[in-house]
Amino acid sequence: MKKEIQKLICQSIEAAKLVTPDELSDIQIEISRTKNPDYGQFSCNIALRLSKKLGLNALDLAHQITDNIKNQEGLEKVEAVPPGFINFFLSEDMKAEVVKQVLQQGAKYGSQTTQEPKNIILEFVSSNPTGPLHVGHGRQAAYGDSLAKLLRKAGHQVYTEYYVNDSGRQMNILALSVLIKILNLKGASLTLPRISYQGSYLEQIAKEIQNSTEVNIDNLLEQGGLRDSYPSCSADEEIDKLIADFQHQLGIENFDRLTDSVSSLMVTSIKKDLEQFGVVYNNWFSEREMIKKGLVQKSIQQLNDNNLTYKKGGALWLKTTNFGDDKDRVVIREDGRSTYFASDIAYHFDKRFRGFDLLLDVLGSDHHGYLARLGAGLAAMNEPQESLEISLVQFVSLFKENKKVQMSTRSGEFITLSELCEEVGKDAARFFYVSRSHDQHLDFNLDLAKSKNNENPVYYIQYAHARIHRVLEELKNNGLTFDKQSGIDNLVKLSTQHETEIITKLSDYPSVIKQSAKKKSVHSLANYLVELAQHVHSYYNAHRFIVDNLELRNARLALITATSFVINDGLSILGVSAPKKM
RNA sequence: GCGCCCGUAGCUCAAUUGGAUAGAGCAUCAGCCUUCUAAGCUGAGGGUUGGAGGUUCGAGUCCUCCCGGGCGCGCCA
Repeated sequence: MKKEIQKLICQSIEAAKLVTPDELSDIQIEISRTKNPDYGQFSCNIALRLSKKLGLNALDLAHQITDNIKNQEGLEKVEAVPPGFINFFLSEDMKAEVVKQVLQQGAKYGSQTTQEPKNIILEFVSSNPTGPLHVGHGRQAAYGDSLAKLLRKAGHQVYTEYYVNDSGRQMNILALSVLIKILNLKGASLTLPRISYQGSYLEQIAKEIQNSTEVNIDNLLEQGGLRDSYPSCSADEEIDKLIADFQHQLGIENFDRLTDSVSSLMVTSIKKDLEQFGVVYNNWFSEREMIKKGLVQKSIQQLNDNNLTYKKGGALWLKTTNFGDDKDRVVIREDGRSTYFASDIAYHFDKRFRGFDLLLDVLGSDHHGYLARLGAGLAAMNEPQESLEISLVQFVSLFKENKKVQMSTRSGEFITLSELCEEVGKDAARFFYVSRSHDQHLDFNLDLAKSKNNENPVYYIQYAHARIHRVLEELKNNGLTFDKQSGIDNLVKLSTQHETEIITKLSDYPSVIKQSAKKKSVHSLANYLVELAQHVHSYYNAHRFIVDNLELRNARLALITATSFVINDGLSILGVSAPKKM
């Protein structure tokens, strides 16, 4: 419809000879939906935009344009109003057309076919497997998964991936923490070092691993002489010394096998939590395997070959400042180990190598410095910097009894995602997470979400869906059937204010998909669904659907059936179920 | 100090990227179940959009400066 109106305006401007054809093709004619029905359904601000350029009064200009718009099928009237808007009023049969479309297209209604479908790889959560996911990760999971679905609906190809950071010092610290717990289970009295991981999950892993035949721990106890601290060292030095001790005493291969086991148990558990949350990835990408394949080395070689590295202070630096970064970055440390950043370059280069044209990363807001750095890294690998896009998700603050809950992975004091799922349910949690703009801080009120009350908007939407299905059920119980064709044929009979509003709302769905995909703002869809549900409830209270008049009945049933399709589709993008009964 | 994000009703947040009268939910108040689910509906009150300038037909949205908050600024991950 928008396109047709655009065309009308275009033709009219041409007919009035206001501008030359060349100028006309440069002008972007924006058609927008109106908020207020007094202004019709669509409006155009072209007269306001052109008035200065043409030196004409905007309202006069608007009149000139409308004068040249002939009676057009589907339009009831076209109006020019101060200060210069042009408003379009759709005719009744045109309005009802959308209901027919929804019924015919079903789940495909609202799907976009973009002119340039992108082949996108979407990376999200990618939390280090050093502990269970907590409520902060939950937001990224909910946002990322919904974003993937939304972008697909908008016509893109989306491949989702979790980058498993299963290499490096953090994993060794985790292995050490678990090892100490295992030794505790076997009777040794060792305590966790100052900066090791904490939390009950360590004991669970310890229990699962303690009898593993792959890692022989018993002779460690027989050896004796185990120590768990270096009081005179800093906490950082201490833990590195302890890791070195145990690597020596256990044998490096044994220690690595332990790390492997711990890591894979952690990943399995994270995967399970996410599945429970309705989030399933196309792929899990292991950093360790990437390193084993030599991809990091290869990337560094490439950077060297491009003459973009230099040695300083024993380390190898990458000239990221050549590509807009604040400062150069280290890729190989003085001690010869490659940095996290080096892995990231290799990983993102690999994404390009696999053929994706847009690398979309969902990261916590504390990573905002990464765009410049990673983009520079890609550029240094001869890849376009613009192929990387980062969506930052702001923090979640958890509130319990009106007090902010402090959380820290290290101290082991956090509420996990799976605990949240158990307590408030997947649907409520997922909806709550995406109902706010991702670049806005989110206050998650646990008590509110926990208490099974009706304050959660997700119930409001689900209830609207369930009510519609209850009506259809009732129809059957009364021995009646819904005649879809008759409904479509009689859509013109839907002329109450409630019906007009709900129809208009349904017609917004495709552009909501398009816009929120473009802006990557999943919350717009969530808001839309609340508004749609609002209309359903008002309609439900104001009118009966199962009425004696057969034609009106079918028309109304057609409308609510179409509405339930859209609610169902929208909720599925958000990863929320649409129950038929509540 | 430098960089990024943000400040909207008592609280939590929207606002079709510059559009017309700034909207929802919760909370408060007043109504609505003999009829398809009251997890619902109808109505009321509640605002100098942190502040001050500027840009233009038009600003919550853009530019500058203040005030206030969050997060970054490692050979950590």
